[in-house]
Amino acid sequence: MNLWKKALQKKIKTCLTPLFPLEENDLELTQPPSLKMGDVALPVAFRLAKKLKKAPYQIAQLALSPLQTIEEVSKIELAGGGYLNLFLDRKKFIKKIFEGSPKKDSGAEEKKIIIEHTNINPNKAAHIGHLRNAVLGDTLARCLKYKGEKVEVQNYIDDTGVQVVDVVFGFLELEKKKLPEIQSIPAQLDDYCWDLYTRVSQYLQEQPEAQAKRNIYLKKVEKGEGDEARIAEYISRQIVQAHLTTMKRLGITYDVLPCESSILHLKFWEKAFQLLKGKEAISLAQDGPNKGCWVMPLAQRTEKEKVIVRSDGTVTYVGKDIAYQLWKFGLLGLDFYYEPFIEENGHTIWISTDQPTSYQVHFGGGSKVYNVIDTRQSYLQDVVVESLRLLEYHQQAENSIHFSYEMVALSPQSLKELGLQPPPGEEEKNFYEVSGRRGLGIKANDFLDQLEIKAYQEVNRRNPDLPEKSKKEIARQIACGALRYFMLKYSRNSLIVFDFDEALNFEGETGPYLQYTYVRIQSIFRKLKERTKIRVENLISLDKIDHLTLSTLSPQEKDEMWELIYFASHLDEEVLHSLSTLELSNLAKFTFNLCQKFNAYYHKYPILAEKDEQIQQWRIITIYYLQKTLATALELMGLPLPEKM
RNA sequence: GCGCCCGUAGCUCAGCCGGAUAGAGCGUCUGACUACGAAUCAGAAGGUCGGGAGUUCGAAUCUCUCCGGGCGCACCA
Repeated sequence: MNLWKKALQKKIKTCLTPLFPLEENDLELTQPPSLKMGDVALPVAFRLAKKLKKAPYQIAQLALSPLQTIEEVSKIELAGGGYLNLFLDRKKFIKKIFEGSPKKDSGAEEKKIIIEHTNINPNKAAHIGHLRNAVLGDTLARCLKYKGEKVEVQNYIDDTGVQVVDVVFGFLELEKKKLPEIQSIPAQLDDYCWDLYTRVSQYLQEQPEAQAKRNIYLKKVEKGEGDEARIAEYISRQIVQAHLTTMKRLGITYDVLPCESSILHLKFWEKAFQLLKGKEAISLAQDGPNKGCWVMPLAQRTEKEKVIVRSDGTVTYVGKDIAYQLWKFGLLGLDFYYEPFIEENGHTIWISTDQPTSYQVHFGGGSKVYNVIDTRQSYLQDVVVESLRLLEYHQQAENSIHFSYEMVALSPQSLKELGLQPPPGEEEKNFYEVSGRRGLGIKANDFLDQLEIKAYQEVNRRNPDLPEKSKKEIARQIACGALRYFMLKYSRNSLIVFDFDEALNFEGETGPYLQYTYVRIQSIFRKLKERTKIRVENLISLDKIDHLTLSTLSPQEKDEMWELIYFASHLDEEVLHSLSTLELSNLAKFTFNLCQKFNAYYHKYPILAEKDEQIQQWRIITIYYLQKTLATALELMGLPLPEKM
C-alpha cells in the first residue's frame, strides 16, 4: 500500500515535537480547498491555539521554518488565519509512485478475519435486497485482503429453519408432491419456490390451525428425520446451488458454507448452553411472562431480557447464532466436518456436514468477525455480542462487528412495472419493503438479465463487428459493474428505494461510466502499440522520468496533470478510510471522481496526436498511473475490466 | 411508550471526530463528434443544509427541543 501521507506526517512530527506539546491528533493533515493553495494543509496551529493561548497565525509562523527542511516539501504558505499549506516536490513524488513500495510488512492487524455475508434462506430465489448484502460483504472482503489481512468468507445456510420447512409443507400439503416429483420439476427450483413460498405463507395465515402441522414438520427437519428432512435437504442444497450461481454472475464467492443442520446435529448449541450456564450468562426465569425460559439480561439495551431457550426446551434463533459466533472465534472447542460443495476455477467452496470426512480442512477460529446483516437485526446482533461479554470474552466481543446497512425497498413505480399490487392499506406509501412472504420483490436473476439485455444492445450498437461471444461476455461484465456500483454508491444507512430507471442507467455516476473510462485508456494504449509498436510498459521507467522536466509542460497543463496524479495517489488511503468507517461508498465516490477528472483531462490533452515527445511522455506517464490505479479500485469493488465495450 | 436511523438543489445522494467559497449524479436549458471511443466533455440555472434555541472566534457538522419519516423492541427467523 502506498501511504505517503503517513510518512510525511511522521517527518512533520519529528520537526515540530521540539517546539510544541503535541498530542496524537494535532498533526492531522487535511486538504486545502484548492490545489492552488497547496497540496496538503496542516491545521496544527488551530489545534494548539487554545492550549498555548496564542493566535493560530502566530503559532503557524513558528512552525514555518522547521517544516521547510523536509525534503518532499518544496514550499510552504501560511493561509486562512493559521493553515500551513505545504506544496510537494512534484517530480520526486511522481518518481516515488513508480518506484513501487519496498517490501513492507503485510499490513495485517488480525490473525484471521471472518466475514459472514449473503445468508439467504435456501427456500426461494435471491432478490435485490440480498444482492446489496452480498456486494457489500464481498467488497469488504476484497478491501481487507488488499490491506493484507487473511480473510475467510462464510455464507451461513439456514437449512433447517421455518422458511425451508414452509416450502416443504407447501410441497407435501398444497402440491401433494413427494421427493421424486419435486426432483423432476423442470423449472429452476429457486424460482419455483419463490411462488410456492408466497402461497404457503398466505395459506398459513388464513388457516392458522395448519401451523401446528408445519411445526411438526419443523421438528422432524431439525432432527433430520423422515421424508420431510430429506425433502428439506434436497430443496436447500438445490437452492443454495442456485444462489451460488447467481452470485457467481457478480463475481462473488465463498470459502465455506456452515449449515444450521450441522450446528444442530453436532451439538454446538448444547456446548454453548453449558458455557452460558457455567458463567451464569443466562438464567432460568422463575416467574413473569418468561417463566420457565432461559433468558439473558441485556445491560446495553433498553429491552428487558432475551429468551434464549423456550419453556419447551427448544433453542431460539439467537441461541444458535451465539453458538455459531463462538465457533467463529474458535471458542466452542468443536468443529464441523467439511466436504467440497462446488469447485470452480481452482477454488473450492466447502460445506459443513455432521458426518466425519477424510478432508483435512478447517475453518473458523478468527480473531475478528464481521457479520454483514441489515440494520433491522441490530438488536439480535447486540444480544450475540452481549453473550460474548457475559462469557468474559471481552476481546472477542470488541472484535465482533455488525456491518449493518439499510434495506432495499421498492418504489411505487417499480412495483407497478412488476405488475404487483401494494399490500392492502399501504397504497400511499412512497416505498415498499421487499417481502419474500408476500412475493414482493425483484429476483436477482431477473434483474441481472435485464441489465445484460440492455448492456448487450448498447455494445451491439457501438461494436457491431465484435464476435457474438465477446459481446455477450462484455454485456455480462457491464451488467455486473452496473449492479455492483449501484449497491456500493449509497452510504450504508441510506435506504435504497429501488427504481428501474435509475438502476438501469449507464450514464453519470454508474458502474459502466467507470468501466468506460478504463476502456478508453486501454484503447489509447492499444492504438499506441498499433501505430508505433511501442508498449506502454516499456515507456515507463524511472530512468525515463529522470530525463524529463516538468517545465516542458505549460503551467496550466502541469497543474492539471499534477492534480490527477495527486488525486489518484490517495487510493490506498481511501481504502483504509472506507474500512475504518465501514463506508464502502467512500471508495465508490473516490473512484467515480477519479474517472471524472480523467475524462476531463482526456478531453483537453491529446496523447496519440501530440507531436512533442516530452509532452507526450508526461501524458502517457499520467494516464498509465491512472489506469493502474483505476484497475485496482475497480477490482476492489468487483467491477470487471472490459477491454472494449 | 422505549431504543436506533434519517430529513442538504425539482429528484437521488455526498459532505457530519466543528474550520478556508455547501458538492456530485439525474432532470432542465446552451454548446462540443471529418474521433486518442459522445456510455464523454464544457457551461448555465437551481440551496432559509426540516424549524427553533444553545455551545464556540467559527455550526450542515456538537448539545437540547420541536416537527416530519423509517426501522426495531416475539417462547418468528
